[in-house]
Amino acid sequence: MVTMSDVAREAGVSTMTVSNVLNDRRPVGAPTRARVLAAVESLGYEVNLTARNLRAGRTGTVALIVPSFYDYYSELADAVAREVEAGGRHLVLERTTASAELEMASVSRARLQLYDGVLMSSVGLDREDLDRIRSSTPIVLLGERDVPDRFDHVRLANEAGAQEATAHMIARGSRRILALGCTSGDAHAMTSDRRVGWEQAHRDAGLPIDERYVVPIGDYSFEDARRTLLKVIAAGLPFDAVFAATDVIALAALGALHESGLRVPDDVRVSGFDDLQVSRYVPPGLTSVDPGHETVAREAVRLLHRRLADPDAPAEHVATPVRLVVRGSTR
Amino acid sequence: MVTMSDVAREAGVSTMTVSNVLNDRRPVGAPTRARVLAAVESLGYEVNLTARNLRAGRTGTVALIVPSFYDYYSELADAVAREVEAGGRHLVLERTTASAELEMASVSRARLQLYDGVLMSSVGLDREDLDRIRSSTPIVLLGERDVPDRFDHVRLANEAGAQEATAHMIARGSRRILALGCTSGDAHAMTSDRRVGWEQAHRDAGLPIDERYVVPIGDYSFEDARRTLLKVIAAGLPFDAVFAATDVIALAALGALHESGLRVPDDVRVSGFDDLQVSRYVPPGLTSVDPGHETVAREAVRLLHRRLADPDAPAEHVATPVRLVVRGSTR
DNA sequence: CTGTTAGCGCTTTCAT
DNA sequence: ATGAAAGCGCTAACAG
Repeated sequence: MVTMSDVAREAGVSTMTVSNVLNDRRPVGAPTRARVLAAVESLGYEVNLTARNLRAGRTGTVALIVPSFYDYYSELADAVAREVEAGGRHLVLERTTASAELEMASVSRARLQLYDGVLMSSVGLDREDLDRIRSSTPIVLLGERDVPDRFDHVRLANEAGAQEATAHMIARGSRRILALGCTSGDAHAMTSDRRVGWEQAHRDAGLPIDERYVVPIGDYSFEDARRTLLKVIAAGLPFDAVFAATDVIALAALGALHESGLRVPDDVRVSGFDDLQVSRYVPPGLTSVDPGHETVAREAVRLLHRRLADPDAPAEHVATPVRLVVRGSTR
Repeated sequence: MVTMSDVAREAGVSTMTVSNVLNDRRPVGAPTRARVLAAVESLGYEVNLTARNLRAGRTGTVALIVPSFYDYYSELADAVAREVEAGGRHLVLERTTASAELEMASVSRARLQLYDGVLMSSVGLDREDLDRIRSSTPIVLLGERDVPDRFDHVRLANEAGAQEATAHMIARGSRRILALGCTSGDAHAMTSDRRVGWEQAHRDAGLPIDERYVVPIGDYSFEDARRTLLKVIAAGLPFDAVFAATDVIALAALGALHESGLRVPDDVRVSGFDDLQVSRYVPPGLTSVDPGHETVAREAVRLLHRRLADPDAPAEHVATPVRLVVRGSTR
C-alpha cells in the first residue's frame, strides 16, 4: 500500500506538505504543490480513510439501517441518500439480519461508531429493544409510534392514512372491508396504528367494527399475504374491499383475488399503503397511501444534523403527513 | 468517548489485558477477566472499530455498489448479504449517484479502501470507465459482458435467457415480438445482449428480424417504459408480444396495454427479465427470466474470497445460468 | 498469565 | 511556506 510518507519521500517534502496539498488546508508553494501532485499521480496514491477517520474522529458517512432491502425501504433509501448527499456525507445501507432475535443485535453498537450518524428503521423493534440501545453515535429512529422519548424520531401519520384509504372505499360503497395485515391490540406497531385508522373510518361512517375483519399475516411477504387472503376466501367470510397494511400485501391480494375469479374493483376494492412505484402501473392501478419519502427523508436528516450540531438538544418527535392516491383498484 | 485505557485504568490492568479479554485472544485469569468485564459494563465501553481497522488493516466489511437501490438490485443485495454474512463479514450497500457523469466518480477510490472487498454492478459503466479503475481493494464486477480481463467478473447468461423467453412466445404463436428496452448495435451492454437472444430465437424459428421491433427506452424507469410503449401503439406498429429487457419494463408494459384496452395474454403476450417477487403476483402473473440471485451471489462472493486469499490469482470470468418461469402473461 | 513497546496512516499543534 | 513531534485508539510482537 502506498502511504503518504511514500509520496513525501518521492516529492522530497514532509508528510505535512502532502497532507496540506491534498486537503487545501494551508497555502503551499506552486512548485512544491506540483511535485507533490506528480508524486501522487506516479505512485497512484489514495488517502487511507480509516486513518483519516481515526484522526479526525468523524467518517463523513451516515448509515440507514433497515429490516430488509426491499420495497418500501429501497424507495425510502433512495430519498434518504439524496438528502444525506446534499449535506456532504455518504449514505450506506445496512440490513438487520432477519434471523436475529433482537434485530439490533445484528448491528453491533461498535459498528455504529463507524458512522457520524445512524438512521434506523424501528419497525420490528419493540420499546424494550430500543430502551436497551446506548450509543454515543446519534441515532434517529424512523417508524413506529412508541419509542423512548430520548430518541429523535420520525414517523408517518399511519392512522390518518389508513383512515383516509378506508373512508374512501366506504364512500365508494364498500361495507365489509378486510384490514389485511393489520393487527389488533394496542402495541404501537405500524400494523396496529393502521388498524386504528381503519376503525376510525368505520366509526366516522357509523359502521360497526367487526374484529373478524382484522386479519394479521405472518411475515409481510407476498406469499404469506396471498395465502392468508386465499384462506379468508375459502373460509367464506364475505367482504367487498381490502385495506392492506402495505402495498406488498395489496399486490399479493390482487393476485389472490385474480386466482379466485374475483374482479377488482367490481367485486372487491383494494387499497394499499406505501405507494410503491409499481403500484401505479399494475393493472388496474393500485390505490395507495403515499408515505412521502422526500418529507420523511428531509425530516430525518434534519434531525440528525441538528443532533450532530447540538448533542444535548432535547429530542424531537415528528409525524409526517401522508396522502391518498386513488387509482383503478377502487374506482 | 470511553477508550480502552479508561477501562484498563478502572480495572487496574493494562490495555493489552482488556484487549485480550474482549477478543478472547490469549487466556486471561478469571478474576482479572471479571474485573475487566465489570469495568466495560460500568463505563459503557465499546471498541472503536476505526482504530481496530487501522491497526488490523482490514475492516470485516464488504460493499455492494449498485446504480440504484431498487428492484433487481434490492433482490440481488439480499442474496449477497446472506453470502457475505456466511463468510463472517458485513455487507453494506452503496449507491452510485445517478447524476455523476462517470458513475464511478461518485464512489471514490479512497472509499473503496474502507472495505475488504467490493462487489460492483457494472451496468451503466462502459469498458473505458472500468479500465480507469485502479484499486488495491479487490473488486468483483457483476453485470455486463465486456469488462477488462483483469477483473473477476460474474455475469448472467443474458442471451440465453432472452432467447428462451422469446422462443417460448414464438412457440405459443407470437410472430411480432417487440424487444422493449433492448438496444441495437454491438455495445456489450445488458440491453444489447438481451436483444441478441431475441434475434437468435427468431433465427432459430426461421422468422425474419425486423429492426423496427427493437425499441430502446430512456432511463429504465416505469414511466419511461410506459410512455414508450404507448407511443409504439399510437404509431400503429402491429405487435402480438412484448419481450421486455427488465421486469420493470414488463410491468409498465402491462399497465400501458391495460390503458390501451389490450388484453394480456389474449391480444399481447408479455415476458420480462429479472423475475422480481412482485411479478409472480401481478395478475395474470408475469412470465419472466429468473436471474438466479443465489447463484450470482454465491459465485461473486466465492470470487472475492479467492481474490482475498490470493491477490495474484488470474482473474476468473463466470456466466451463471438463468431459467424461464412461465406464468399467465404468456399462456 | 500480564505488561511494555512500537506503530498502523493520518492530521493537529507547535516550531522555524 | 514548510517541517517535527505527538497522538487518535487499538493490537502484534516481544518480554517477563
